[in-house]
Amino acid sequence: MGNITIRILARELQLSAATVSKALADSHEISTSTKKRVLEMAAALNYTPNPYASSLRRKKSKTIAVVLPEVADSFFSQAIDGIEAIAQDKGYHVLVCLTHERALKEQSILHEMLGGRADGILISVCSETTNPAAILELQGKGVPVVFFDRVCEELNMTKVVTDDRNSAYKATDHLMRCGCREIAFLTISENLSISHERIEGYKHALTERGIKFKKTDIIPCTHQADDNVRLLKKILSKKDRPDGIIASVEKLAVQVYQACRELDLKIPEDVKVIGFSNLVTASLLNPSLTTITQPAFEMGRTAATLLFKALNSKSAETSQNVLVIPSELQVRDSTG
Amino acid sequence: MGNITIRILARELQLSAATVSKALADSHEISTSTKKRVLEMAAALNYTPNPYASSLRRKKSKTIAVVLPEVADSFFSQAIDGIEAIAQDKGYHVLVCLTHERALKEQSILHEMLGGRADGILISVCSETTNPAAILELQGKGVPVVFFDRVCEELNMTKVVTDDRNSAYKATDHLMRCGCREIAFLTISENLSISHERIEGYKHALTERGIKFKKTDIIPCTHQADDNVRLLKKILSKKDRPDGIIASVEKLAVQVYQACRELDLKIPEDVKVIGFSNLVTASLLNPSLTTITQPAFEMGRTAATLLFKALNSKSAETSQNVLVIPSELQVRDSTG
DNA sequence: TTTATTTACTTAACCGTTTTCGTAATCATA
DNA sequence: TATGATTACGAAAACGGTTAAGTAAATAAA
Repeated sequence: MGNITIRILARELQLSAATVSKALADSHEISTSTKKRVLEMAAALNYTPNPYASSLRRKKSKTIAVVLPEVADSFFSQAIDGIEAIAQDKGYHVLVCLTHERALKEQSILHEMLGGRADGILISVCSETTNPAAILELQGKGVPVVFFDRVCEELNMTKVVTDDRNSAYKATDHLMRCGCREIAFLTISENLSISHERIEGYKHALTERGIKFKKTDIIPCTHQADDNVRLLKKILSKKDRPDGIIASVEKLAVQVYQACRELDLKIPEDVKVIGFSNLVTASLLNPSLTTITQPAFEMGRTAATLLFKALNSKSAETSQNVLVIPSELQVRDSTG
Repeated sequence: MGNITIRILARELQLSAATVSKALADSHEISTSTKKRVLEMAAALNYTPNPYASSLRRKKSKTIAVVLPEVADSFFSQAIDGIEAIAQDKGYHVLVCLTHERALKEQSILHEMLGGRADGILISVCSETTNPAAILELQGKGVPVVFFDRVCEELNMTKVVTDDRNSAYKATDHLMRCGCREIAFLTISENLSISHERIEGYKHALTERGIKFKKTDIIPCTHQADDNVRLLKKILSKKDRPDGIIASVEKLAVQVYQACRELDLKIPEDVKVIGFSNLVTASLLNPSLTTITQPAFEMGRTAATLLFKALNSKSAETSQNVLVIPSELQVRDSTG
């Protein structure tokens, strides 16, 4: 059975499609009595407008795309919840596009977006180097793009971030106050904005206390959990092993715990650990994990709000807006 | 600047739009030399087809919708990763629609889908009673629907579930082997398929050992974490408090830990805990949490695969397929 | 050589909504 | 009463890609 279209609805009502369309849009051109008739018939026939016909004609899709590495991560999943809350409120749909940390995949997703599939883009870039060309082109075509968390530093565009540098500073400072002198910094990528910022904060805290920064204390990790655990075990087995560890992303903190467990190292006695993390279980871990907790939900909400602001102002709004929402240091037992 | 369309591309190449369209689709009607010219020009002009024009004409959107309660939950986020992996492989997009456990929201999302926004639907129903009418109507209009995890029991449609009943049986049996005699079962909703199944398994294990099932041992919880913690503290403060707890969803297990911590109750000495959970941190909790671990990623993959199978077979495929992927009992310290 | 077939395109209709531009009819104004 | 506004609707042209049907030229078959 063919779906019921606006014309079928119109024929049933002895009206033109134009009138029905306007009635459904509550146009002032249509009499209240006709509007009522139309609404009733639409409900009776269970009419649902074809969104693609509408999108084609109006040149807007009522859809935003969220481009990010993965969803199975507390930060990202909470951010999506925040984004979706705003989008739903505005009557928009959310297309979730995962890059799996692959630059190539990110490229192709962004390129596709040129076709107008989404009216606006929220993006947290992948850990392989992101080519800004596609993003600039989108912006050029009038598709607003808002970054959240992992941004393109070289682009002057709207961004929602947390105070990464200061947070890392606070984390490092906290570890030093707890007596650490050899602090390893775990990272998943050297060319990620959040890595740069966090490493800067880390360096700053070190030098401020007269400890000189050693490049070898920055430990580049992978996206393979078992590889990381192996690497961490190797590092933690050396006799000049670190007495403090900063995990710059959630998964790495978990992997430090696993490595310590396998080596029978005691946290915080043997090594103190702090993680950038939004784990709801942080306080329930053994030992409870000291965290830099990011305002994930709020960052999602804010990024979405800024995107809708850009969508509503005609111009492709290159308003250089960097919004910083602070993270929180939550001291727990893993830093003794 | 207007976007470049297939007609602009055609004009540039001195061809008709039809030829360009066919060339891009690698049609046999077009000579290889022309195809090459078209591809080159398309790349040069950075042409991206308008997906909505295509969807309108072809009556398919290359999009699937995932309808679920939330994403900030290990099970759901891992399932989405599985779904997305398959969808990306098939060149499909994933629309994530959150019901926030509200039946009304679920209804309106499903109703919208009648317009053809998605070619197929994957759904894990919300904890308020789901009205199957909308789902049946979708199926009736030829939009395949596949359930995963939380299904509509009364509908004979394709479903991907885990062995909920047997898992709950194993969990209960395990607690009893550990000496528990008063086992509380925490649930978020009485009218959810997974609740029914899990409660059945729980009952079965009890009666098998000659312990009679008490309705008061089924504890209905809410979606408000603080309410639940308060309730749990009340229950755990009674002198005839349970000596074993089964948390039928992930969040509840975390809340049991919180309540015990606030009451200074020792797990597993004072109360043993087992949770249906996909937390990566389960083994790192204090104490490590015994879990029924669901194959979330695999369930997502499987559900998506079945959906695509239905999409490819013309008929609206009401193949009554119930696929059961077993969960795993992982014994850890919380059941001592 | 004539006819049939294949090749490589083009024309035009179509998908379902929206929107511009009319146009009758009604009402108010001078 | 003639003129201008207003109200309530309709006709038709978009939007951009796809596809059925058609066609001229080249090739094959009779």
